[in-house]
Amino acid sequence: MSDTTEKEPQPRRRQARGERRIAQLLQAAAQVFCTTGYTAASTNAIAREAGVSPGTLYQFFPNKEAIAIELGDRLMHEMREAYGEALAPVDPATPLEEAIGSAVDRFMAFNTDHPVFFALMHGPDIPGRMAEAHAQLHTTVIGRIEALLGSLMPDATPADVSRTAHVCLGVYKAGLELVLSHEGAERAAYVQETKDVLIRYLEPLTGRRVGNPAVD
Amino acid sequence: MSDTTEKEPQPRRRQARGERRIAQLLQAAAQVFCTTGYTAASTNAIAREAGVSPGTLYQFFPNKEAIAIELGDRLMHEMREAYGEALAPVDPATPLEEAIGSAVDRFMAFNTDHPVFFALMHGPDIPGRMAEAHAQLHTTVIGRIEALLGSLMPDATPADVSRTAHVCLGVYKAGLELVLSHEGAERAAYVQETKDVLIRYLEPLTGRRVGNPAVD
Amino acid sequence: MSDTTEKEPQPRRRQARGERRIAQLLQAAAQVFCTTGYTAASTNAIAREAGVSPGTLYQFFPNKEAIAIELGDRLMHEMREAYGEALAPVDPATPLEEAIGSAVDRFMAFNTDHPVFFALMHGPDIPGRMAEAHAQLHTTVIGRIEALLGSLMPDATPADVSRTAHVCLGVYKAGLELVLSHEGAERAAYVQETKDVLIRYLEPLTGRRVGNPAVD
Amino acid sequence: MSDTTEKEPQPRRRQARGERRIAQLLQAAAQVFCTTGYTAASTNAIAREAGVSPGTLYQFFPNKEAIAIELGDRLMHEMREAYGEALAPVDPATPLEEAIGSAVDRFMAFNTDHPVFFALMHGPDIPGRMAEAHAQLHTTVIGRIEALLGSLMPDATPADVSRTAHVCLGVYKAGLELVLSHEGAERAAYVQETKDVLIRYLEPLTGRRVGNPAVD
DNA sequence: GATGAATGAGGATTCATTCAT
DNA sequence: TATGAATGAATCCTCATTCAT
Repeated sequence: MSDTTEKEPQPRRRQARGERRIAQLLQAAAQVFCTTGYTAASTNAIAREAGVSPGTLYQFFPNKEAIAIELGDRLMHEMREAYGEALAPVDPATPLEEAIGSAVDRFMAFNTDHPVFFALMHGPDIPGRMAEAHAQLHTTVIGRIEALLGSLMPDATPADVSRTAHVCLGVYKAGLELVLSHEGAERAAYVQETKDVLIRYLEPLTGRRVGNPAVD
Repeated sequence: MSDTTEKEPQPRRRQARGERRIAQLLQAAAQVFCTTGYTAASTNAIAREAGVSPGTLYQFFPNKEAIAIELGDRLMHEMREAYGEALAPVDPATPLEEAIGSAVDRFMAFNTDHPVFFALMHGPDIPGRMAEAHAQLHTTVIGRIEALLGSLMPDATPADVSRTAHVCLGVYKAGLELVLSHEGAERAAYVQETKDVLIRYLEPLTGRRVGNPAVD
Repeated sequence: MSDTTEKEPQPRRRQARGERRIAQLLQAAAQVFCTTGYTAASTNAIAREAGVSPGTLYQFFPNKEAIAIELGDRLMHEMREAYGEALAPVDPATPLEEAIGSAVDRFMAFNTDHPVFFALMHGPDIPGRMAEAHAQLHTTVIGRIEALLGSLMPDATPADVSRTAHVCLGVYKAGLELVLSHEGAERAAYVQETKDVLIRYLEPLTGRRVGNPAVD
Repeated sequence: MSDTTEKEPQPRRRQARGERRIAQLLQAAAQVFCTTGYTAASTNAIAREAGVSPGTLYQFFPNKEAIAIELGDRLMHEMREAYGEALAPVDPATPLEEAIGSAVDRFMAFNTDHPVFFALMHGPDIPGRMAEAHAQLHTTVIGRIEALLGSLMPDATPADVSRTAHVCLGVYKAGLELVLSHEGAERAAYVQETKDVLIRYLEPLTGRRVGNPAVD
């Protein structure tokens, strides 16, 4: 269902090229961010990677941060499209193990396919000082996790839910870093470890027992 | 927060002066790394912070990375001196909860007192591409954790132990980031969460139950 | 005895070279400002003209404006040193013609020797929007003229004196522009015209008549 | 004039539209020149201000300078249309005071209504090096003033007349700058001062006396 | 050993101008 | 014509590093 050939005679023919350039630039930026990190990435390097002149880059983005923001936005969008359900509140009937396992699998798959995501989450190298792009991504993701947890921790205060969400995200990012830096069986093993950490962490919080209909 | 009134009345050996300079520079570097992050830190800024000229800095360190390496080394050394026992193999009789709790407390205390440590662990912003300083620190720390875990997982393969160590470090770093970015009660809460994550993660691996001599 | 901080009045040996460089850079800046105007002058061009690298320029000046400011300051200083009397309140006994004639001669001489002065007065091309350097110069000069006029217009309000000062400066600058763009006899003629304009303008304001002790 | 259905190889329609575009662009250019000055004005900014694309601008003007030239031309034209008489040789019977007063009033009014004029006269920031547009404007204006003065200084040499014209223009520009940078009563006061300067300057040159049916 | 000067490549960004559609 | 994309040199400025004193 691509829009390459037939009918689109209407509003902007000009922007077709522009759209393409933007995509191209974002892809190049992703590449460069992954390779050198956000802080060290230079706009000239991005332009070079995209095979265009610096001026062209600035025709579409006012600065480096804007590139990261747009990249993050698109990533979030794509994620939502592809794995929307993974972010939806979980059916309480679903065993925790399964819920987490599938969520981690999905996110890991996405992050493995889009390693920039990690580079952006990682942030601009300044601990505690998150810039726009990063902050935006972070806020969105945390929100999603909070929503998820909300259905698992019905009795917890919002502050607790938020804290738990932050811990989960932190654990996930830590796991992701390990996953991304390994391959094959070892990578799979790290995926499993990440799941285990999360499952065991959340299990008591939810008042459920894995594989046990137990109560407290 | 630099030199206020420093008057050494005694004649020092040249080494002594050099040592003082180095300490001065490292302290300045720590400050700057924390403030701006490693990537964005400039050697000129470090020299300025130390109150010396750029030339002087390069008299003691061949480049920026060397500063980070030396800083990491000293940090490790200091850590070992101060909390050596926390890194020593644990008495199997110690309950896991207690062992982890005390280790996390010690490390968190150290990292809170020396925020550079985190900045260095965080690495030069290049995911997957750890530079010297980082790699060295990392290797040392991982080694320590492996040693620790070794006594807790006597039946595991080295690969498993190593993997578990990496996961623990990752979890710890994630927790540390959260701890450092909060204060007061919230910070304490995050410390506790970090412990919980680790405890619950390691508990089944060790074949023990917290406070329970029971077995699976 | 080593060189621990002794606050003896010789804090700079190093700065000898630096001082020279600064003078060199200011001279180059003067040259470039004259040639291309302040707005169009580039710091790289100034550095090139001075025969140094851009970095060197920025070791001494934080930006282009600072160069202009320092240049203006030095110019004012030099002017005061060389022609201080021309700026001092005039002996009321001095005939207006003579007072103005000598003041214009002195200033014209100075401005002819230091054409940058004009370029700086001319300002950054944006009417009404004077930047630091310009504003500073302007304020100082206006102040001088007001002082001069004060003794010639004892009965005028400060607002009138200020207005008259602005007009005089404007006339002088206009004359200077013409003087600088001509040479030889024509230049001399323009100097004379400038004097004439000012004399005739100020004459009735002072309640005196040139060469006439006569009527009102 | 704005018809559509026509099959001429050279329809006037084009011209009409082109004229409108040009006017649009010139107006935008005027706005931008006034706001940022000629040197700092960017063609992209002009195009944006005019609501067209950069390419369109270059369809009508080969470069930035050409815009300024055309703007100057139109301004001169408009001026001539509106205040033609002010530029015409003066009836020798007219008292100088009145002649100058009315001329200054007219020009000031025009310049106040069209502040670009000043921005253009001010020139491209390069003292002594007037670019095309500026030079053209300047030459035209000087010519007018020479014509004016011709009738007032019948006995002077052309060189003298030219010199006087330049001085008058300089004085006028200086006055204009002051006028434009003030408002209300103060502005009016500066207008009067400008007149006074010119009147007193020209009075003896013309061999007439203000308010006097003078003698030659 | 210490200093401050010097370097020059590189970074982000802008802009007059041209080109393809 | 009009458009918006494209260019690339030029702008200001920074920084790791080296040099002369």
